[in-house]
Amino acid sequence: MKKPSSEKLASAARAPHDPQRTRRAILDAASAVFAEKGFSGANVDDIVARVETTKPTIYYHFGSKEGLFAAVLEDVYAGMRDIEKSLRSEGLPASEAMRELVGITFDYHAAHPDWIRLISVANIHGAKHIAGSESVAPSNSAILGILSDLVDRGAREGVFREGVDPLRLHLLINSFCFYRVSNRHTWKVIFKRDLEAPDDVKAQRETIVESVLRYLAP
Amino acid sequence: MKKPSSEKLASAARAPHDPQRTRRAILDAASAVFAEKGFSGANVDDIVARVETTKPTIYYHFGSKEGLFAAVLEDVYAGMRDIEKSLRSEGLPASEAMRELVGITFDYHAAHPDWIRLISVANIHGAKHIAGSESVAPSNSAILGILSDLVDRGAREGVFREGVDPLRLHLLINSFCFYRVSNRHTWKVIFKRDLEAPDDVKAQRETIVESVLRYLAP
DNA sequence: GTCTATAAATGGATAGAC
DNA sequence: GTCTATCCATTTATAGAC
Repeated sequence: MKKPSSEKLASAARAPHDPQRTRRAILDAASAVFAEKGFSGANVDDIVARVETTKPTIYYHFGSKEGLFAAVLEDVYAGMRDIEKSLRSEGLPASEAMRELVGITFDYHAAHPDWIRLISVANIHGAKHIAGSESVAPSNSAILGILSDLVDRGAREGVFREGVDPLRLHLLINSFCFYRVSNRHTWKVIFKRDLEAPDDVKAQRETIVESVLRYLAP
Repeated sequence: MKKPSSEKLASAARAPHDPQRTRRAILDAASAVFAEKGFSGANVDDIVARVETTKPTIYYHFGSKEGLFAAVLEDVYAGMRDIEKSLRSEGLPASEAMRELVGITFDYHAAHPDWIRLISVANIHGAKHIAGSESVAPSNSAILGILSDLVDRGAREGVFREGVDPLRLHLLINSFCFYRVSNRHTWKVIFKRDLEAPDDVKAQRETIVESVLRYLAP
C-alpha cells in the first residue's frame, strides 16, 4: 500500500476539481510513457502512476487508450509552431535565412527526442490516430509556407536556382534532422558511434545546413 | 541468421519434422507481424496463425517473444548485404559510382518497407534486442567500407573535396532514404501528398542523388 | 470530476503426451 | 521437434459511490 505524495500537481496546491490541470497532467505523463514504450507497450497504469490520478479519470477525459494517444499526438504537433516562432529571418539575405531555418529545425528536433519517438510510434501504426484530426495539418503547413516563400525569394534574388519543390526540400531537411535522433540507437550498435556526442552534433548540423545550401545553389 | 545452403531435406512437400524449414517459416511470419504491429502490439498467436505451427514450437526455437524479435532483426539485417551485391561500381568514375550507390540505397529502402518498420520498432525499444548481437555490425560495415573507399578515390581524382567524413555522408544518404518510407503515413496526413506516387518517387530519387553529389563537389 | 473495486478479456508462457 | 490443453499474470475498461 503506497502513500501517494502528489508532487506533479502540487506545485500550486492542487485544487480538488481542476479538470484543465488534470487533463494537462495526464497528457504530459501519457506523452512520456508512450514515447518510452510505444503504444501497445505503454499501459494505462504506468500513466496513472506518474500523474497521481486514477484510471476512470483518464477514461472520463479521453474515452480510451487510443483516444488518449490521439490527444497526445495532437498536443505534440501543436508544439511544432515553436519552430516558426523561433525564426527571425525577415531582414536576412535568402541564404542566411535558409541557414537559419535549417539550423533551427535541426536544433528543435535535437531538443525533442520524445516528440520524435511519438511520431515514430504514430507511423508504426499507420498514422491512424491522427487521420481524422483537423488541428495537425495547419501546424505544419505554417513552416512549409515560410520555406516556400524563402525558396521563391532566393530564386528572384538569383542566389537559389529555379524550380525547387519546397515540399521535397522540406523532406531533405526533416529526414536528416529526424533520422539522426530516431535511429540513433540502432546506429550506435551497428557503427559504434554516438550520434549525440557534442562535437559530432556540431558537424552534423553543419552537414545538413551546407548540404541544403549547395542543393539550392544555382 | 544463416540461410540453409544445402537442401537435402526436400523429400516431401512438407516433411513432418524439418526444424530448419520451421524456423525459417516462423521468422518470415514473425517478421511480417512485428512490422505490422510493433513489438508489443504483435502477439504470438498472430504469428502462429500465419505459419502452420504452434506456440510451444516457437518457444522451443526462440525461447521467448523477445528472443524471436531479436532473431527477426538479425535476419533482416543480414539481408542488407544485398545492397553491396547490387553494386557494380568498379570501372566507373567516382561521381558515376556515387550516383549508382545512392540510387541503389534509395531503391533498396523503397523496396523493403517492412524492413524499415522493423528498424523503427527496434529503435522505439532502444535497440536493446540487437545490443548483444555480433552479426549485425559486420553486415553494415561492408557498405560503409565501399562508401569510404569511394570518397577517398574521388578526392584523389579531384572530383570530390577533401575531408568528408564517410559515416556522416552515410547518415545524409540513409536518413533521406529511410525517412521518406518510415514517415510516409504522418506525412500524408499532414501535407496531403503521397510520397509513393511514382512521379514523385522519381523526383525524390533525383533529389538525394543530386544533393549528395553537390555536397561532395570540391 | 474523481475515487475504490472489479469485471472481462487478452496474451505470454509451460506441462506433458507423442 | 511438435502437438493439445491450460495456467496465470497483465491490462483495458467500467460500475457505482461520493
